[in-house]
Amino acid sequence: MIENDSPRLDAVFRALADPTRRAMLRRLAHGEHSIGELAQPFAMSLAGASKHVKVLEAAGLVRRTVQGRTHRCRLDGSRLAEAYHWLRDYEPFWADHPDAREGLLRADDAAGAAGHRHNRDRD
Amino acid sequence: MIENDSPRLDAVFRALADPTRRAMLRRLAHGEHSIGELAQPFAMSLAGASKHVKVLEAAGLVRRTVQGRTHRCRLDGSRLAEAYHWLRDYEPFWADHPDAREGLLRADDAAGAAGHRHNRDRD
DNA sequence: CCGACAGTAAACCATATGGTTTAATATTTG
DNA sequence: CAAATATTAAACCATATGGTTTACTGTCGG
Repeated sequence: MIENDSPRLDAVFRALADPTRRAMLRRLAHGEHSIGELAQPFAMSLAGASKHVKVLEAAGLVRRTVQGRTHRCRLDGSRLAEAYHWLRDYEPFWADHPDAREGLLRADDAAGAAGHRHNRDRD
Repeated sequence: MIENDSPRLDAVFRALADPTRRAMLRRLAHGEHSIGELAQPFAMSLAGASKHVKVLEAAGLVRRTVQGRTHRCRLDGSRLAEAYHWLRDYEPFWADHPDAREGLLRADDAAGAAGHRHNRDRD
């Protein structure tokens, strides 16, 4: 159950709010990469890139294993899933179903109202 | 086609990275609200809440119509959809399909490789 | 017209963020 | 061992962020 007031969501969305970090994630979707490899495409010092990776890691989006002097980073999708699921509850607000808004996201007000479509757990 | 290097995505994710703003969005999912109504649940000055709404508005998540002295805010889902679609490309990284990672998000490297499942437009 | 009300603007403050440069720490290699 | 490599740490800087308080603007009700 994803709380709306969740430091985890804070960290994930904050981490995603930077184009450099999104590009790094995208790169990591192709496979593991070292810090230097991640830094290479950007006009940025290695230290700067290292800080970006640390933000991604702190948000739980990237995990790192140290192999000798290089750090291999890989994407961890679970936190992305939480963000995705949080957003999914708003789907009626962009989908073709203008009436589907009706009563959506009300699972918490009327907590007992089971059987609702879309009554997922997150918030 | 959602670019990875997109100021819009920056603004949306940044706007979502705050629990107060997420709670406001949630509230707006139940219907339109004035600034004062949005501010009320929080231990925060009206001016503070007003600034949060402005951030949401700047990100395109909220639209406002002035009615006399009150401002009625309503949720606009289209920008949320962009964030959602951006995240969706990473679905293989949290879904049960550990092998579905293979070749995913490669639509751009091999631009001509059509027929790929999951070869959506965003980036 | 006058006061209450809804909201913004502006100035201010503390802290966070994104970036740099210059060390410092490990590790690999000659 | 010494030099090169990969990365972090630390100090620093400019700007952004989240919040306040104190005006100020505009509208509604008498």
